Amino acid sequence: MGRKKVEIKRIQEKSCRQVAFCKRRKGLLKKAKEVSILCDVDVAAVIFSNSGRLYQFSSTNSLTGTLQRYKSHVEAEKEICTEIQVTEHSKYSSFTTMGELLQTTERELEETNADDLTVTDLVHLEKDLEAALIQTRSRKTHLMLESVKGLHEKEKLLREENKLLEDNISSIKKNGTVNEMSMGRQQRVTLKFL
Amino acid sequence: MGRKKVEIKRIQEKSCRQVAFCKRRKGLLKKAKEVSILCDVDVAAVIFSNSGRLYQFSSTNSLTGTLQRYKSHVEAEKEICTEIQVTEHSKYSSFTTMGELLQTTERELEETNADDLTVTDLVHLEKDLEAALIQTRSRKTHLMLESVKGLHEKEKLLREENKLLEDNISSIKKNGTVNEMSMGRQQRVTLKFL
DNA sequence: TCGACTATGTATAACGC
DNA sequence: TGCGTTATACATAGTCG
Repeated sequence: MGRKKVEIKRIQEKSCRQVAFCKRRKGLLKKAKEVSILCDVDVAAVIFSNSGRLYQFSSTNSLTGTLQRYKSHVEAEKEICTEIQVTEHSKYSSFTTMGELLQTTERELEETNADDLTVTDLVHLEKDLEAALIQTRSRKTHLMLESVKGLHEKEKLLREENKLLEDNISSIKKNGTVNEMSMGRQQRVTLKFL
Repeated sequence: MGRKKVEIKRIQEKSCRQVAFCKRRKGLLKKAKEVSILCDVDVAAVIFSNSGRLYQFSSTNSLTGTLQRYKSHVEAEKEICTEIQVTEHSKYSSFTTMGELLQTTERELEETNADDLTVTDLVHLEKDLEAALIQTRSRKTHLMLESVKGLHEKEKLLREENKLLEDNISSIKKNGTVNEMSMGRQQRVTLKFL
């Protein structure tokens, strides 16, 4: 549907792929919405960009009736959301602990027969998981912010050192001699963060 | 896309609706597949006909486990429930932007007492908010990681430049002259990232 | 990188069996 | 009811700014 017929295979050029993704994603979600309205059916679509962003459409227009179906439907969807979140985060190699945490949780949930869990049990479990999640997330953000802060500091010092070295060279060019005082200062800066 | 422009609203004529569903369903799943291949992203789409049948597409790229699980869950559900449900449209199902969603949410939570929002409304609202939260969080992590990556790159270049400046000074000290070639190199590095 | 444009390929509404 | 055909609306690939 464009100037040229396109073969359906991965677009090699990254920028083209990105543009196509933007357009087609929009188109897909629009179509999903149209079908759901025109034909009065239940449609859900989720798309993950490989930069980790989530796009979705969902028409939940035919729930109700039996409470059971309603519940299981919502739970299924919730499950997806949770797992998606986990998968996204565990993509990044430096946060393997989070993946491990979730693996353990998943195992535990699988070992338990769903029927044996009462609502009360599940409420407790949910609370525990939420607490663990919040803690993990908080720690992650903290570490990342620390990292960024440290890197900014490093950058500042390196620029400072650079400036001094350049001044040094300038003065050498002008005077024809090495300015020892300036060198001394520059070396103190270097030692400070290495 | 046919002989006539169609307004996007429920098709009244049942047979027309059925035909449209058949065609558009096929089209939607095809498009979903195309996006996933062309743009190399993860896509999942599920459609329930209102006669209880399930149609779906899923590209199991890095979400294999999740989608597999989703599939089986939904299929199990399908077996149990073949009943058709009464239509009940969610106020919250089609927000185009998160801002819109949040504004509406705030307004409604402020001006209503709990009695005006049904459980169904709240479940939908919860779902939409969760999706927005996940997206925001994912974006945050992505941006932070990008930032860290950029800073590491900067650091590397600054160190490189520094090294060259130091070499330059060393050679000046040794030879008593400015090494022009070395200066040239150093300046190229500087330009590269400023 | 981003949006707007436009030529062109696709999807599909209506129709006919 | 479902499939094939056709005319038309729509989506979008390539392009320009």
